[in-house]
Amino acid sequence: MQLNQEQLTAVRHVNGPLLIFAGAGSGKTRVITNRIVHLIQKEGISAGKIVALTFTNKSAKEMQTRVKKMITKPLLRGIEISTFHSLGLKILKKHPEEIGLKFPFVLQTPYDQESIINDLLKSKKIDPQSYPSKAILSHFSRIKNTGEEYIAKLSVSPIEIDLISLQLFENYCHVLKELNSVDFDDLILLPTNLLTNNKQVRQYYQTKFKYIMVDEFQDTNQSQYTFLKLLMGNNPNLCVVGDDDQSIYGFRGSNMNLILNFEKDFPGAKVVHLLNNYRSTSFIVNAASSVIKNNPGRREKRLYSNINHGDKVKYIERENEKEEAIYVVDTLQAEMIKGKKPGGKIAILFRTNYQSRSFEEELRIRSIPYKLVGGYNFFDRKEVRDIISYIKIIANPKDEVSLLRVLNYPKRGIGGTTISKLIQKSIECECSVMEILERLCEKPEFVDGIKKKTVSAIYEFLEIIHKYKKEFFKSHQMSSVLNSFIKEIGFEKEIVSEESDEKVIKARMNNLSEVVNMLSYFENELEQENKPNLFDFIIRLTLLMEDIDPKLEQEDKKVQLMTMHLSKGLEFDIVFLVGLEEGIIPNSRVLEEGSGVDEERRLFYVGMTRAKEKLILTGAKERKKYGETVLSNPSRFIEEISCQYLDTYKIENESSESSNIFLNELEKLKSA
DNA sequence: GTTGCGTTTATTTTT
DNA sequence: TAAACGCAAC
Repeated sequence: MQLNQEQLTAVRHVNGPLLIFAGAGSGKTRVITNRIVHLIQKEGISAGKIVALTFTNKSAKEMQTRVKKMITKPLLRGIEISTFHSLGLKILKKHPEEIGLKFPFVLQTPYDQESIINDLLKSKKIDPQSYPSKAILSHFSRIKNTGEEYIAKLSVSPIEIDLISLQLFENYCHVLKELNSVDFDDLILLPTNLLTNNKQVRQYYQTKFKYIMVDEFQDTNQSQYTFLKLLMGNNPNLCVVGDDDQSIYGFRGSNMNLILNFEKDFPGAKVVHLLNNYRSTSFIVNAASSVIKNNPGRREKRLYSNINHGDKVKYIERENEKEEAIYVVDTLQAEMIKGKKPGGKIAILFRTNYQSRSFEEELRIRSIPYKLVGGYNFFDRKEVRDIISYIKIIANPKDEVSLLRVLNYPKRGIGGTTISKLIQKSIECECSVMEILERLCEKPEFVDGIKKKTVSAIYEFLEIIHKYKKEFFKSHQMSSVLNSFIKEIGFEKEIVSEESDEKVIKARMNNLSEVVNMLSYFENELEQENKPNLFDFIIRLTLLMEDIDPKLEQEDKKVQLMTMHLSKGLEFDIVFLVGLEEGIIPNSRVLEEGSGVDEERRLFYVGMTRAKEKLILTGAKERKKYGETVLSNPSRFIEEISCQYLDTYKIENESSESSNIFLNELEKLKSA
């Protein structure tokens, strides 16, 4: 496929700021990758001067593979195609001392963050009921993502929880530093501070990167923007690609105004509009446009499609969520059998994760393979977090959170009373719990009131940690060391005692092997370049934990289930948008905020524009909530769809027609 | 220290 | 509805 006129203009633009408004399905990634190739091949710019930033590891990887297909490897030497966070990490790794870190520092997961907060709450005797750690954490995140502005706002209208957060914030930062660790937001914030305060480092990066590109620019938050500007310095070759209509991460601090005000911020910026949608039928594009045009303050764009109009968008209403699921699965099953659609080209998209359940059940009843993307991922499983905790302790004995997690898992008789004594002692002595354990083994009377039996349990625990620490550093095959560690520490016995179902035991043990596989994959990948080590593996794991399943590409037979948020950037032949009711989308909790509806409308728009051929919208008249049946009304967004592109099937006016067509079809196929 | 039972509470989206 | 939590008995 050739590039169109606008795409070519964007690709060929070399110097000076460039703003690309890229509507849904308009070939945005193609433009970026082609522009990279153009800069290198036609303009002779060295790849080492180019940096392309994305928000997810997945899209970074996608961009890398696409560029690699177009250009030979030597020409790509030194190019930086990564996420904001990975680039931040790279910078931190290069200059740890400048910001008060020692080299192998630790990246805290959200789980770790939460337990740090909980510990703080406990030590300050603050009731965790009225100040949930999650809420506090999201405030911390906002502080780090927006900088002083937030604190200034606070002093004007302080809410109670904000004050508590602010008090705890300093403590929290202190704990992170104690543990020689950083959190996710620090990966942007600390490099930004470094570049601001250190002229030498700043000049280094400003000379290194001359051509900067940012994908999904509408998702950028203030701190990322500051970071970008520091990387650029006076060099104006910044190219940003985005679509204000697809800005759906406001709750995470992303600021749509950054793209809307780009021209003001960079006077003389070249602006390109990509409006030709190559993905969806014209009915789908027009239906989506008729919804999004209701948003105030957006940049007016007329997206169009030259693809045949195809079927109208359907809206189907059912009695309850069970009936809704039956309809959806009936229909998609018919498409799979009759239309020979592979499951991977069909998606069910919902607003909130818990909505997946009714669909999963219905799919499972009929043994249709499906893939639930995101939600509860691999790293949320207990055994996986346990083994990772062990790896972390071995790498970093100061990692309190991980240590306490597994000190008595598998159970070895070190209970709550002992643990609180140990923590108490570590606070008294101002040293880590691990040190207390060490000293306790040398001198059992070091901590009073601990039984002999407990001490010997701790001794055995330490022995095994020491032994494997040595092995990991000595060995050239860490994965096999990890394997014997899993055997020796007694995971299997513990899991067997917890589960009665043979299959579940196997599955959980398999998850552990999966971590071993990851380590072995990691070792093989790195072997030629650097000697692999545990620290880098942990950082890799932590980054991976925050990403959706990287194996997604291989799941081409499975029906895809995910939230509308996660669907951004993807496309499917057939899309079901489900649970379209007031209160779900727009979400009732969001409605209380001022501009909440607009973001919900954009989310709905993102969902609609994922569909290439068929778009089916469904809703239920009542559904169970907390085990109680609640009535609901159709989402206001349904009405906003221009009726020339929409067919509505409400329960009253269709009783036999549409559902029976599919059912009959199914019966025929089954008997045949 | 562990187990088991009854009570409570949660569902917005995630790099 | 189902998981998570807290308390009391073993």
